[in-house]
Amino acid sequence: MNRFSITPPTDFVLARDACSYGYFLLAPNHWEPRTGSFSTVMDVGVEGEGGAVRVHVMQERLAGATLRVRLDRSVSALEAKAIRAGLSRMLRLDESAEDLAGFHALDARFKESGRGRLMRSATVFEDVIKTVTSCNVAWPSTIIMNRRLCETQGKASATAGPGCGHAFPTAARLARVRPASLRARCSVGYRDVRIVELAKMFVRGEINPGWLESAATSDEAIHEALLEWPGVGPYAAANIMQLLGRYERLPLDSESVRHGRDVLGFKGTPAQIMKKVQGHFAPFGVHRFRSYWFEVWAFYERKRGPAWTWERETTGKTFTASKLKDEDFAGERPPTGEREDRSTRRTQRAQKKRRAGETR
DNA sequence: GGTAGACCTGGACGC
DNA sequence: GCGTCCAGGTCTACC
Repeated sequence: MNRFSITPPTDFVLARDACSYGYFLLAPNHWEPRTGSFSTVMDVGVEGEGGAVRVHVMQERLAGATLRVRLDRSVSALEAKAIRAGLSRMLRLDESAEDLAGFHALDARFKESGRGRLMRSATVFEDVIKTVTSCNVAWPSTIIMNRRLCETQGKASATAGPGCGHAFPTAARLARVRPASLRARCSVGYRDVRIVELAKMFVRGEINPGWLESAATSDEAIHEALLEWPGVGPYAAANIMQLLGRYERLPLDSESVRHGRDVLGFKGTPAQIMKKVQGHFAPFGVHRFRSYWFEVWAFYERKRGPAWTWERETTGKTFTASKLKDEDFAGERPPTGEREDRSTRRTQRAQKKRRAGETR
C-alpha cells in the first residue's frame, strides 16, 4: 500500500489547520504553498530496521474534503495504521467541529474563519524536544536545530523530496547520542545534556506519553510533572500543555510582551505587561491559549500574508520579536523613544563593561 | 521569594 | 571581513 485516504472532520481545511502553529515550518515538516500540500517524514518502522516514509497530504479546497495521502514506498498495514495515527495527532483530526464550537462560543472572533485547531507533532516526544529547541533562542535558530536533528539523527526516507529527507529522531536514538556530539552536529548549545536526558527519561518510562495524554490526568498533575523535567520552565511547561490539548495556561515569553505592548496597548515593565496579558485572556477560560494564539497569529498574517503562503526559508525565518518590532509598518512603528532606550541601554552596558575592566 | 548572571547560537551592527 | 553586542528561557547561587 502506498496511498490511502482519510475522512477529516466536516469543517477541516488543510491549508488553515496545518498552517496554524510554527511547527509546520520545522523539519521534518514541509508546507508547499504552490500546491497547498503538506508533507512530512515519519519513522514508523522497528528501531534499526527499514527506512522512514515520506508522507504527502493533499485536500481539495473544500472544508471537510477527503485527505489524499501518498507515500514514497509501500508500507504494511501496521505501518499505515501508525501513519494515520501520526497524521491525526499532527492535524488534530480528533477535534470535531462540535468540539471547536465550545471555543467559538467563548470567543466568537474566530467563528467565521473557523480557526481552532493547532498543528503539532506526530509524537509527544517530538513536541517536547521542539519546545526545548524554541527556548532562549531566535526562531531561525530553532529552524536550524530541528533541521540538523533530523538530518544527523533521524532515519532517512527512501526518496528525495521537498524539505528535509529525514524523520525526526526517536527518543531511543537521542538517548544513545553523546551530548557533545549533539552540540557539535546540531547547534543545540547548552541544551545538549537536557535533550539527551529527556530522551533517556522517555526510554526509561519515567515520562509516560499515555499518562500525559489521558483525559483522566489532571492539568495540575501534568504541570507539576513538567516543571521537574530538565530544560522545562514555566514557558515550556505551558507550551507542552497546549500541545497536549490543554489550553488553560498561557506560555508567555518575550513575544507575548511585544503583543501586549504593540497590539493590546499595555504599558509598563515586561513583568507588568505579562500580568496584564494574563488578565486580558482570563475570560476565555479553558480556551484561553487558543484566543491568545490566534490573536498573535492574526497579527503575523497581517504582516506576512496568510500562513499558507509562507515558506520556511524565506517568510518563515522572519518571525523574531526584534524583526517584528523594528519593522517599519505603517502606523505600528515602535515609538522613537523606545529605540533610543535600546541604544542608550547598549551604550550604558558598554560603559559599565569598560569601567569593570579598568578596575580589575 | 526575588534577583543577578551564566549558558550558547545566529544575526545585526559598527568599524 | 572581523569583532562585538544582542535576544531568547532556564537554571543556579546568593541575598
